[in-house]
Amino acid sequence: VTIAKVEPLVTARALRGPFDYRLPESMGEVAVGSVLRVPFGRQRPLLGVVVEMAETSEIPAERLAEPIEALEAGVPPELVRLGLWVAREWCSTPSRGLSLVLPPGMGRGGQRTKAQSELRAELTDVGAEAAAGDGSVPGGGRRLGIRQRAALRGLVAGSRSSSELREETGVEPATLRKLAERGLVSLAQVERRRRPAAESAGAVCGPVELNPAQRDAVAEIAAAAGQGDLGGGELLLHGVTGSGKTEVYIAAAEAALARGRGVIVLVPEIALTPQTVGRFRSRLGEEVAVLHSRLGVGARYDEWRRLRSGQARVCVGPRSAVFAPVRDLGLLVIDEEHDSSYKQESDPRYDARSVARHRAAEARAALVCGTATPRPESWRELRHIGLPERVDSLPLPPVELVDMRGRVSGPLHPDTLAGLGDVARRGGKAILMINRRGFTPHLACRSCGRAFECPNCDVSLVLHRRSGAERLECHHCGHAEPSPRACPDCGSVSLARVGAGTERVAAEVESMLSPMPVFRLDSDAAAGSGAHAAILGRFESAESGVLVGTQMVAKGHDFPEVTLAAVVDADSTLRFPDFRAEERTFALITQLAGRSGRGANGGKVMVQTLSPDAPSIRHAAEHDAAGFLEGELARREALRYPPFSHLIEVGLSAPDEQALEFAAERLRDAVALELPAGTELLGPAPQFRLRGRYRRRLLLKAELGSREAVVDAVRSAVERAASSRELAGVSLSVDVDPQ
DNA sequence: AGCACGCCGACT
DNA sequence: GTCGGCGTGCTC
Repeated sequence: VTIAKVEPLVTARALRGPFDYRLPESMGEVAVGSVLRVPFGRQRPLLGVVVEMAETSEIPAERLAEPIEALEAGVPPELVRLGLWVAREWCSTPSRGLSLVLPPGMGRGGQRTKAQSELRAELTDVGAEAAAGDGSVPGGGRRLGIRQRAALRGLVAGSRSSSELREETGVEPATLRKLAERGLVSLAQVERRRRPAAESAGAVCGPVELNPAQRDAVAEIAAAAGQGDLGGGELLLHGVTGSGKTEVYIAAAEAALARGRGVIVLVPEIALTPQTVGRFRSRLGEEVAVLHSRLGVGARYDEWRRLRSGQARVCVGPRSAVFAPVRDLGLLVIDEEHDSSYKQESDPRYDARSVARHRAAEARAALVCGTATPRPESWRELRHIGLPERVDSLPLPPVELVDMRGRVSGPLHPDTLAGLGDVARRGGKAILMINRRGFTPHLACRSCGRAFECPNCDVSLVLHRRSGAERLECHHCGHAEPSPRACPDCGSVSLARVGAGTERVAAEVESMLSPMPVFRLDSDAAAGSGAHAAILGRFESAESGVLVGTQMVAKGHDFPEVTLAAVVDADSTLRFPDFRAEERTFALITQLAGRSGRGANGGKVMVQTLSPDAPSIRHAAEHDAAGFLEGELARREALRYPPFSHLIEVGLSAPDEQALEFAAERLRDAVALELPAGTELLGPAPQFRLRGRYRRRLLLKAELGSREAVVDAVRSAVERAASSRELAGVSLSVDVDPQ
């Protein structure tokens, strides 16, 4: 085999690979998945991934170039296939798909992370004897010097790296080499592992006795995993909050490891779920590798290599961990499968849940999707197993709907205030969720009605109070300006602060319940590493208090003293113009409800809403996921929405509106040419301007059987448009089954 | 995407 | 006469 077919790592859509390279004998082992530095045209050399090996090439031999070098780490062949599959499935480019499966720290041009090695020393048998002695050397020779003796003593407790030994005893590597010459220590150049910082403390826990429902679930998963030739099994683990899903995952992971197979556990953003990670770590130990963006590149690279080499066989991480190089995958868990963070919102707009299904099927691994609030898609397509009760056998808290119709002032209803007052009087804790950051979402002039908008995006600026000063901020592009004292149009100083966000609710609650402490948790307050955990920690250790925040407050923690959880504005998600609004509202209320009443004092939930009859709110109040899902599926079927159809969205954006409009219409026409019958094509519809870029969207609604044909039509239209220069300056991305 | 080649207007 | 505008084509 002398030809490597290489996909160069470039962002361009117009580039049509793969490209053939001749492998010189001197190059060493190159195989599918190898990462090569290759000359490419007149540009400076690029990195590329070998996607195929061949004996011959269509290109005449004299035109073939040779790679410059092969990098230290390559990708397993099945991940090359997975990356290319993602690229096709979401109409991206091979290069962008392959980037997903590369070792961390390998960008396009050059920067690449490498393994680090260190000198490790260990006592030999003779050395151990010498260390115990008085300075003479068994078998004769010169007496040991003072530094040599210090070195031997430092190694009595076990092997040390040369830098550790220098720190502990002040001994230099030269001394070690001398000792090695004399046969008293053995030296080896070993790969040094950069370790991820220890995950949240307090998560350490021993093995737990499973209840019967959990044991059944583990058995079902094992049976699914045993289906081998049937392609592994796919299961939905529907467990109410607190029902012990994590213990089921851990037991299933142990079973997979016992069969000699690897495990991937996907979790929503790591920052929000440190406990889950900590529990896997403390129970499965060194077998667990953690991959996430908060890790330094060095540590991430080393964790990746531990998986690649088989030293670690379990990977816990966010959506990108679905591409982890776990060997012989036997179990793939998606925790909180309803969570929106599984969807990537930039170019290969992949859905880690779909990728997981594909990967599990290819690897003949069992797939387990766990959640308290299944998505309608999963409910319909996967076999369910249930964990209907909390491990502590406490009932789910009652949910009280607070009708906000007819109310005009203030974000909090008197009933909610009374509930908070109760908590304050009894010295308990409460959680308030308001799905909006900032003080107020709008600022408007009372005399002329002027609104304050972002100069780069078509959105209203949000009023913030940062350390006393008021500022207007854009939540999309980061634009910020001081809050005006007067209207720049009419000069009026009467500016209305419209609506309420976390800052305002926190301020009101604080003044109302003083001296009860109020903690605010949103992405502003939680900015910076560890700040999120620090806020939760303060709330936890406080005698009593109120936690006010965005949806973050509904996730990944467990405070037994909380007796009231309230949703300030359930309609804010419900009114969202999207067919998933009901599903999201149901999930949010249910998740929040899971935070209340986890202790001996019981608890309740209050939901402020203008639409107490909406199915999502009604069913959430009754803790009735099955009822909600049946109704929601019926509605989706009637409207021909997923999972009874497929949506494909093509987004275009450009700084120049004319060029964008032209490109969008040409693309629409090109797509329309090849569509199967029964496909609806809508748009191009304008969307709000973002970061100075105008945007258009095409939407396709495909019948269930014609998804592939429609994706093919879109892909070929996009590829043709990209290779002609019609799309210059216009960037586009395709979203299949958007969330 | 880069990067160079190539063919036309305004400068020393 | 040359410097440089960006249209066009190519990358194994």
